[in-house]
Amino acid sequence: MQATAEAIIHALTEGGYRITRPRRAVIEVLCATPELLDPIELLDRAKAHYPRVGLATVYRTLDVLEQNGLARRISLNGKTRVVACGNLSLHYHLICVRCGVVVEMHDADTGRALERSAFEHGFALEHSPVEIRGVCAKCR
Amino acid sequence: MQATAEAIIHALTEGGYRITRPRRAVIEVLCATPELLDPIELLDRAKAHYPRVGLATVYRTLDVLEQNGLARRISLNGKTRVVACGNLSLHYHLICVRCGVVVEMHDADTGRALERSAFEHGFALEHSPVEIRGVCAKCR
DNA sequence: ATACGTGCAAAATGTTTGCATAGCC
DNA sequence: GGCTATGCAAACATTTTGCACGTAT
Repeated sequence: MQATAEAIIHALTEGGYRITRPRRAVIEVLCATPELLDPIELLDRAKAHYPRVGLATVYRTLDVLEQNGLARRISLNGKTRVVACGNLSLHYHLICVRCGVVVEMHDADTGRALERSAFEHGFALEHSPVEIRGVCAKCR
Repeated sequence: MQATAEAIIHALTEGGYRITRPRRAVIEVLCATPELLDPIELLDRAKAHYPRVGLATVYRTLDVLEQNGLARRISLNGKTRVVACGNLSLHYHLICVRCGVVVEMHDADTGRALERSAFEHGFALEHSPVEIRGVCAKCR
């Protein structure tokens, strides 16, 4: 289940945020992109939707999204990248360390098992995707 | 199984790297610290072992460690932090999003299950810890 | 109408690099 | 001795902020 722009926009509206053109542009790009983007790439693509966006707004939008569990900042090979999170329930992000593709994976069984193991170590999981690094089929 | 300084130093020696005092200082701090450190904190603590270390060396040492799977850079709340990885086999890092504590967890069963699920999505896992975010016992 | 969001440019951070020197092996 | 690694400071990159203006609700 990939993130959809409508779902994210709906969640923001619920949260009392305004849906502005620049925000919409950023969200649409995030949802249309299966791989990790860095903030500058994100800006470039967002400009195709709304040319006046500035980098500061990209950062500010990412803050809002991240605080609401709607996106995630990931550091890959030392650089900051971003993905949208489609789902607030426990799920996994398979991240290709070569090309940056991110695949959302759901696996309820291991999810429960992991949750239990983590709990035995005193941890209550966040509703934040579990990051798994690997190499995707295409990159091998 | 936590990372030990000797193990890391041994691995570096094998890899043809020189064991210098600044590197040793950085490694000892990393292994002595159960929570995520940012590079500046790491530098400060390393200075207690070897006062002449500079920040650039901390970064360079982290690069070497990370390239060899001996440490891991993690972005927590937007800031870069670092942990040592004690083990090259598949394992988990339980990361407390409040205090930054990292607990290494091993769970061979879910490990295998995850590996299989990932493989079904075309992914071959890296020997890189799986990141799981949550809140530790103390912070609740 | 009235906040909230924005763009711009400047400031604050964070990271990398060049180069002469130090110190492992 | 030779070559890797270091420290320092400068270059570079990234992220945040202040402020006057625009615009969603």
